[in-house]
Amino acid sequence: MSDKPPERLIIDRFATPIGEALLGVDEAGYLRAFDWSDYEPRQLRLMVRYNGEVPVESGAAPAVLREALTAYFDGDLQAIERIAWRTCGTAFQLSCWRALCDIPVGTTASYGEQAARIGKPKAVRAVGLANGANPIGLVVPCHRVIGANGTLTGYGGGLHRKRWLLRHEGAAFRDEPQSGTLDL
Amino acid sequence: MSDKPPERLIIDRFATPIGEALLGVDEAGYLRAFDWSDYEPRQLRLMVRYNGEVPVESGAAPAVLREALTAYFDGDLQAIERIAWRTCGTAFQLSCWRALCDIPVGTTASYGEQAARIGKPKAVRAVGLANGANPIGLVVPCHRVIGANGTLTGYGGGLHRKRWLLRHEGAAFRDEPQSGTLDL
DNA sequence: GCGACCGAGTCCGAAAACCGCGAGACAGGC
DNA sequence: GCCTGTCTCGCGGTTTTCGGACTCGGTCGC
Repeated sequence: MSDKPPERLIIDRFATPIGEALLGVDEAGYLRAFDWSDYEPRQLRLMVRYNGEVPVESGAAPAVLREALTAYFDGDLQAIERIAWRTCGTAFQLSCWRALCDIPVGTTASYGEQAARIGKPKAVRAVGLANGANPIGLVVPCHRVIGANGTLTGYGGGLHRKRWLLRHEGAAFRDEPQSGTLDL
Repeated sequence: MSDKPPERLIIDRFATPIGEALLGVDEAGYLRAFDWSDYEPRQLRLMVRYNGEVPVESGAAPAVLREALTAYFDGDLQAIERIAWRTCGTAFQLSCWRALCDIPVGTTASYGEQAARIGKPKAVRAVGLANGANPIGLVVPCHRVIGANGTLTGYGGGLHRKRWLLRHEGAAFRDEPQSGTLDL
């Protein structure tokens, strides 16, 4: 855990083309949590894990944050890179998450590439685990990591969102005929 | 042993959603014993231990006492706090039992917290022992003490009753999948 | 009284289980 | 052959589970 947990958290909600998102913002205006609201229980768990038992209240996120998100969904893909985020995590997790932010918009990386990038070429599954534990979805773009064979593999927010985001960013990937079953 | 034992005891029976209870009341109307009647032999032992070899006769408990119990089981959770009780015990036991009454309805405490509260932070197991010797179950709420990890650990009246009571009071605890075996 | 023994516990370290993977081996279908 | 899908195993950080050790009053026997 580097970085101290915040004193309190403000929760805001934000509508996107792929469902409502929950934003967690600290008193300094840093984004501390981002998740899709159909996974609210999980996000609450993660928030507790990474921010401690801080008081949580609902309120409005900073305008600059909401504007950046709006811009991103409107097609200004770089916009989310301007969002200031901060979180706690193990050294390994933080290195994974930082590496995620180095994947340029419109491109993808494999779990193996990401592992190599943080200097642990064989820690592939561990990378997948850390990505799944990413508390700041979208802004820390774990959706840009796909399998070595180009398939989507997994995404905590549901594969349909991963697919949508990558298409929105214009990235190439192998689009399996999505089976009729729901992906959760 | 503080508090003098009574001259004689009246035994009454009281039906609850989780089985019949035995009430022991002294000549002044104080509740001296509360236990579940499937543990009648134990309660008789405890009554002798804490009240001496007093004459015991069956009879009716004061209406106000029965009403308070009825109210509690009907959802007026504070009702049992109005019940006047009294018992003998070692100084350590009495301090334990008094501490129990400080745990608010709807919440729990761990054995360690209870031990700290009576000024002997390391006497955890002794606290468990004293709680188990509590002659006035329910009213002296030993069911509100659970393990440090949130599990129920033990209860003289059977874990299923502890579980029921805590749920009835709306308290949070870790509900293990209760094994198929009976808990005694 | 004194001492051995016993818990309705708790902490801590070790071990195992868990995974949002990837590479290699194999079996089919063309 | 070549390309695919399936299976098996090794990988490493994290989380959970498990068991042992430690504790400290009360109880019981002397």
